[in-house]
Amino acid sequence: MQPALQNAFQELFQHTLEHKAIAFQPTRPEFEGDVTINVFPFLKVSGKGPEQTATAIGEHLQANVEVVERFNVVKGFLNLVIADSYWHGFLREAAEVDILQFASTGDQVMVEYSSPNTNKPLHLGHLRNNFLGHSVSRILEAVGNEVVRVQIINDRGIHICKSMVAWQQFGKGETPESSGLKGDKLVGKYYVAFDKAFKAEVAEQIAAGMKEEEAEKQAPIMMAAQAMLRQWEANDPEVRELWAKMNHWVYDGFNATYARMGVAFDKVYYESETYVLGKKDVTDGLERGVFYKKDDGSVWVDNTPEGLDEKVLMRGDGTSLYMTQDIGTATKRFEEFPDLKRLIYTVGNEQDYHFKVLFLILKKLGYAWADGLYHLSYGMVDLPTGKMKSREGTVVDADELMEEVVQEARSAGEELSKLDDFSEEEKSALYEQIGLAALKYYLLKVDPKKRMLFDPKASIDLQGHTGPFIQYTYARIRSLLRKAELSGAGSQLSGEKASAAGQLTTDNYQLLPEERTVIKLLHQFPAVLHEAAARLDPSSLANHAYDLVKSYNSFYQTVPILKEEDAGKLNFRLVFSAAVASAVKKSMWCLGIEVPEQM
RNA sequence: GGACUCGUAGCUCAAUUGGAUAGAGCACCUGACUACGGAUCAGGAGGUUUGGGGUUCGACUCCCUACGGGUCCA
Repeated sequence: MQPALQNAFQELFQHTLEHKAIAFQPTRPEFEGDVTINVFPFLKVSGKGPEQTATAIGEHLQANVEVVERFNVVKGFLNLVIADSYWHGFLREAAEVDILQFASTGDQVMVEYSSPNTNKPLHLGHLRNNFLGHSVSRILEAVGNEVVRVQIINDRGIHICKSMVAWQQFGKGETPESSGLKGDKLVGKYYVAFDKAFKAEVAEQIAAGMKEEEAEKQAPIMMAAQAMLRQWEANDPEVRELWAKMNHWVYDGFNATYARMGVAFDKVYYESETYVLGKKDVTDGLERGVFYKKDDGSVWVDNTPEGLDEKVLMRGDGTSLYMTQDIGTATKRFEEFPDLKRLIYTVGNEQDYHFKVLFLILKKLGYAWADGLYHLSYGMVDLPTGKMKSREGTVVDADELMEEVVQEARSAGEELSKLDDFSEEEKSALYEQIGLAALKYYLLKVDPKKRMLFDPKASIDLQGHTGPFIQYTYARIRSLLRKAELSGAGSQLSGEKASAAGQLTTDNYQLLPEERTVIKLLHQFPAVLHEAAARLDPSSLANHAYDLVKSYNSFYQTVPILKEEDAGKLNFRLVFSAAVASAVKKSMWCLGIEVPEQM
């Protein structure tokens, strides 16, 4: 089609049309046609008015391109009608291959996501992060990349020392086993306990006449935490042992949460191992004059030529900062994975500036791979009451939220009671699938870059623009196909593929408008997936899947399938339905959402 | 003080990245042969795209400005 259009321009206007100048768009439903070309941009080339230009191109295409059946012109818009035979060919292909799986690019890509601190359990913000990172990984795989999933856990520093001190002072040896609490919840509990004790101490000192700032500095429990951090850095065996023990409680807790979320990692980095990295890069950069030293011995980079600020990379006493360790971690990763084409950081947009600076520094250090770095920046999740604030106790816990959505799916499912032939285990597994689909879809359907509002009621909704709505359509198609095989209506289906999809038995079937709408959306799917991969944006895929099932449901409601008596039509609709089902399944896979055979 | 970012129906989000009369869901109203699975479908109502200016054949989209949210760097 593109070359044909280029030919048309050559012959009609003696003009070589550039590839990127070509923009096909789907025809709006209120006009006749499948594909539309907007000719306004070409008026200078044609030297004619919009209607004449569009008509000339239309006539040329109709005469020279077989699948262009006819056309119409509305203002500057050329609407082309594509022949049924083209759609048959597409459907035939879709029945045979997975239209959402592409040949390997040979590229290896690393995706970092999650990356929590170990002093608190995972919350709603982590859910958006994890679902996003996981989905982007899947999308990149679907378009042919090899993906390495990693996270870096912030396991050291003052925050975990606070939990440790509080546990020593108030814990009485409590463990996850003794209390029945999840490890991450237990450690989080002592982090809160620390804060409470600290505030009490400060308040006491203020009451005794001390200034607030002074009181905070001298609070005994704070000093204990700082002392513990120094001991940790000095490798004190007892402190290290306690640290390792409590962190492992946390990891057990995190792993349970990840398992329910359905995410996983190929490699885990720990800051306790990476925080010393990066100093060599900084000293190298200093020697090469990329960085400079101030009188107090601190090392800086000057990014003012690039419109940014000056930034400290190492303190005067030689201790490093976040930036230093991020430089080191990046270089380490490219050493470990020398074939890596890209490294994608899934991190909230409050760190936009940090990553801008980090990438610039790595480029200044001369690393060729620095061009493959990307900050997948996403907006924060707000609550109806405003921002999540741990101090005000408004943080939505990830485990509790997942439990809630699954319970909601259960009560809705039991009310409908369509699952009489399910065992209790099967039901539980299904409610798990449905609840998580609701939650994941809710968080993924929004453009990741944008900040979003989390409405608890809407997130557990099972109707409308939701994950379960899509699952329902899938389950209904699968049910239809099972029934077709049982009744013998699908007897023309044979072979392995046939059980799921079947083969088209006819090529001269005239498409109904409802079918045409669906098949066009199906046809767009591969392009949408590539777009999603290029932009690292699952939301476009999520929205398109919704459009597809919505149009399919409309078809389903108005056009008979199993009741159809004409064998050719019946066959077409079954094959067609199967193709929709498998595309939906794959796109949901790309979002990390499972689809049930029955619900 | 400097930088970045967002503002679309009552609410939550879309809009093929500058293209046709700005579309969905929720909520609200009205309908659908007892239905191949109604967790569905068809329809109604709801908009000066925060205000103002500009760029052009064309602006929710780009530029300037005001107002209002949010974030970051010291």
